[in-house]
Amino acid sequence: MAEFLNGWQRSNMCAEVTKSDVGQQKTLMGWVQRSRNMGGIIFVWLRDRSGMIQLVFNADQLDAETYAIAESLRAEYVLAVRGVVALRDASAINEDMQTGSIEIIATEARILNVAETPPIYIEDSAKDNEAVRLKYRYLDLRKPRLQKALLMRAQVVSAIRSYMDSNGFVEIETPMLTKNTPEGAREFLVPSRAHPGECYVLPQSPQIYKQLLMLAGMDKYYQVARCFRDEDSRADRQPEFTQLDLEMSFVEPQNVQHVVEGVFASVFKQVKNIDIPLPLPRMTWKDAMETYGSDKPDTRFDMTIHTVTDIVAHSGFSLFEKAAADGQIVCGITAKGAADSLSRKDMDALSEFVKTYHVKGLAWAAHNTDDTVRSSFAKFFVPEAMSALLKQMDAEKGDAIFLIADKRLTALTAMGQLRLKLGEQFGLRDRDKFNLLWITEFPLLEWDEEDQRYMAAHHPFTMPMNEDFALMDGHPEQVRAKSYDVVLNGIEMGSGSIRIHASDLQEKMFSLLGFSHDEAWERFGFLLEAFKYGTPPHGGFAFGIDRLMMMLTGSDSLREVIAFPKAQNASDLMMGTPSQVPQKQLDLVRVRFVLDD
RNA sequence: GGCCCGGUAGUUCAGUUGGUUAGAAUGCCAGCCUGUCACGCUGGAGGUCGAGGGUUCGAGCCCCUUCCGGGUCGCCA
Repeated sequence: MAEFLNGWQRSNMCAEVTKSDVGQQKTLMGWVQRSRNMGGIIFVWLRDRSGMIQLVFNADQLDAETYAIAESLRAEYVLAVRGVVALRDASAINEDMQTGSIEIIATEARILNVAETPPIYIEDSAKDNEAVRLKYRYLDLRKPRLQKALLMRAQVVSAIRSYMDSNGFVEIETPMLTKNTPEGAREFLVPSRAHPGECYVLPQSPQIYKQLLMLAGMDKYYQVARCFRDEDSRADRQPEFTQLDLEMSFVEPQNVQHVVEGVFASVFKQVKNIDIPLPLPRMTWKDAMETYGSDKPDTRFDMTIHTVTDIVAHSGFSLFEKAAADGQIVCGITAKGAADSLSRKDMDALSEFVKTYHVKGLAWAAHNTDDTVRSSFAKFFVPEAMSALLKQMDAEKGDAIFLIADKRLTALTAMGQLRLKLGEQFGLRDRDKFNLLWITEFPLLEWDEEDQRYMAAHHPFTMPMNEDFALMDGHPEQVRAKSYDVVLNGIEMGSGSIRIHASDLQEKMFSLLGFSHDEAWERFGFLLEAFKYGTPPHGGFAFGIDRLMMMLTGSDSLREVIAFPKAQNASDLMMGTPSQVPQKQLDLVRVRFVLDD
């Protein structure tokens, strides 16, 4: 049934045909979006990457054979058509169609291939199940929305490359077959045939290589790098993803930040024609946590967090008083004008919601516009404490307030999540607004309860802030790092830092993380040794291109901006990966699986 | 590893307290229709109710196990 081109040459993409082509002969090729047979005249929408155009097959003007071809067309048939561009009658113009004022009066047609009825609709508005979409990804990708996303992605990567190239950066590829790195994410393993019993790992980032490139004198490096992490997925996390990775020599944080800002501004200008005001705002990690309850604050709306521990310490409410006495905090937010619209049921739901984040509960009060007050805790409060609280939280008639008492970061984090949820609920998260900012001065280390040791908050190559050097021995948890994240609308776009370039300091860092001198040398001897041969001060950054695309396209999931994404459990539903491999292949790499049951 | 939501026609979904032959829309197939644009009209086909087990006279519905998809907590330097 399938035909060959036999000399037909496509003259245009479908949506490239315009009014100025009226009267011209065209040869178009594409897929049948839909056909409407009126009994004597048949309208067909032909679709390709550029868009759609209407074809007209008129029984009166065509030989029987050609008309029969038109009658036999079904959705997703691959069609080649020759015809003349014609203006539509004023009454027949389709305003919703880019090519809606013209059409192709078909003279010849050839079915290049037939298609079975597709299991999903090739329409942006289709609400197909994710599993069906992923299984038939090649059909899903025919949807204009996904095609646009991939085209925009190519544009973004192109804008990034051109910015980096013109600013003296050199694109260098680093290996995919590499070595495991300390801390960090679980890695995908690649058993070696030539080295039985040994594995490569796929990189979770080119971190060490790019630092070695600085050591090698490459000065400014970048790479559009594929990275792999064997961790559970989320809507904004895939097991493999792409980042812009960059590193620079002889720099302080502001030098790196300047470049990163330039890249973002260039991308937004070229792709969305949006001017991002530079420099981007800076916020310290401490401020972000205290004000927004997050190290990636969504600054598109206020509803900021108030710490009210002192005010409620003697409020009469024993739960708050006890928290204050135990060194915990009480913090809250005020939802302006939200009192009337939040029912008791809503409050209970919000209370359940915050418990997800490991706080015990949510105290709330709603001052309705009719002056009645509903509250989960007001009855325990002495009146003066209540008015002081409302004043501190800038709460007035019509507002609802929410309070959480718990350990400092736990309470702030839960409150931050509640803030986002309320922001979503009240439509404060404007999709057309792009708020980029820097978060700086992250803690260098975090105490890990489970392992009873310090973990690197960023990674173990991060330079401490000069003024905190002295704290490294006595109070490592108070040391701030020369690290910085870019945050966009509440999503972490990327992070970077100035790196440790001195061998002895790197060793000290490893020892703080609990590696013995011997362990550190055994695993990273090559790096510690390399640092001895004249390492320049250096630093860099990496940001996720997939997440940036998610924001640029206004998508809720990475699956909308990656051509062939994985499902939540990291499988590929189309190809059926991961999958078993023949025993012969396993034998070659000397691998045997030991499965439970 | 935990929690939440979901799985019924090709697709998206409804399905009451457990009760006759499991419905709708859309898609598909056939016929009619010469300006449609979500074309319309008439007719038709289409179901392992994710899978397995159990309770019951009787299960799409209740119970157990399990698989799959989504969201999320942990995790993700």
